[in-house]
Amino acid sequence: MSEAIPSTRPALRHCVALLRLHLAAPSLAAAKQIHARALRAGVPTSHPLLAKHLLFHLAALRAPPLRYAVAVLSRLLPHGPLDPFPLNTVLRIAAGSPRPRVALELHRRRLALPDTHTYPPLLQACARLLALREGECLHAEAAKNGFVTLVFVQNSLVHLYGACGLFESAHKVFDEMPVRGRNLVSWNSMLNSFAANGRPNEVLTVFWEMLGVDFAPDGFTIVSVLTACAEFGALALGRRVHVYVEKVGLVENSHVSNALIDLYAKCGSVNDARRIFEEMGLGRTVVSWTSLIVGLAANGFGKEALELFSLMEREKLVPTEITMVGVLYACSHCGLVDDGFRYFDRMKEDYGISPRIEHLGCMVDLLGRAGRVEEAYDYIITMPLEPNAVVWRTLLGSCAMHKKLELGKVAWERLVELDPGHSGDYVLLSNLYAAVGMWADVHVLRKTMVKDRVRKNPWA
DNA sequence: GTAGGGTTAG
Repeated sequence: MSEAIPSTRPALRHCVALLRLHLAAPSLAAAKQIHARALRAGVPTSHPLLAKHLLFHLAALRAPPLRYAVAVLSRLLPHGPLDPFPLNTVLRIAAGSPRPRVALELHRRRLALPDTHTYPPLLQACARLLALREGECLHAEAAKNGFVTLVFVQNSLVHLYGACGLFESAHKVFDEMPVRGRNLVSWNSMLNSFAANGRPNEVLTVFWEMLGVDFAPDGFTIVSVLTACAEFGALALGRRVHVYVEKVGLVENSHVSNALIDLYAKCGSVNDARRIFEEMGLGRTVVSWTSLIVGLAANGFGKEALELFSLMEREKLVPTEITMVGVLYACSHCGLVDDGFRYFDRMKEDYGISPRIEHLGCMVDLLGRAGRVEEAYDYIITMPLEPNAVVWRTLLGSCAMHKKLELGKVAWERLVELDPGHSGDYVLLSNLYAAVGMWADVHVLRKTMVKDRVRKNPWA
């Protein structure tokens, strides 16, 4: 009597085999086609084996379709308790998607019991959202469920805390891992947490520790170490790392090359930065161009930075908002006020980049540096974003440069409200007083600074 | 079946 209904089993097996076969070169079109074929053969999407392999295939795509994945998952829900595997796969897809919060929302519905693969994608979602509170709750929950001793969970935690700026919490997780339980990703996540939060000392300490327990660095390691060297201005150490990079063949790694461009540019070795850029050839990315543009502008080669930008446009590369910061920065350091405004307009018109506070800060610098300090002030009070301390500091700098006492006092008042006790601001204001010959005020200011510093830190 | 990277105004 089973003759009347053809068995769907061979079709299911065939489709699963096809999905697995295409994993070598996954494609959305192939997945949809195989899915449709299964449906035609009478295998429903809710079949757990089909759904599992379909989701796994979707997760392997470069940009997995989140809605499709959630739709497949929802077909499984009416059929009894959900297996953790398909849910974890969708969590992973959601975590890496433009909407990481979907992962947290799915988790909140408690559709399946968590297992060893549940927390890494959830923690990744928190890291991308900078959702520290939710990440801490998941940390506690993973601990309660007994998953916090897993290296994958621990590495995700180190990354999460580092991404949220809590490098000390990251280090606490790392420190409590058994030394033998750490792998290369653990070390790299720890190094990156320190590097990304401006702790070059700690990066180098952990790096030596890592070499001491015989872990060979890879590209990720090198990027963090080079970032630390750049921040330190540790050119000699950076060069040694560069030699290592060439020795072990990491020169092909664009992230490493970009970190080298940045290192050399920050250390003033513009020719080395240029050479790395040249050697990258077709491996150059927008970040490589941007790093060199910013590096050239910062070292007084504004004209060349702008030429490089033109070349970049001719190569049809799309600048990012950071590229445009570099371009505007180059204009202000060369006194090219009109060009700066033209680039500012083109940024919106040609590339759809709406100005961020950094761009507006460049415009203030552009006007102020050129001596048009009153215009710079008008720009600040009418610009579409709330001026921050850096903007007022920029204005104070141009006031000192061009002896504008009244506006300088205005900027100083804003700075006292927004960022009190910033020692560099005392220097700028006292430069201004000195420039206009108000030596008595220079001395008063010096005493105030010492008093403020003592109040801020009684041990200093 | 799981985790990690580079460029930003003073």
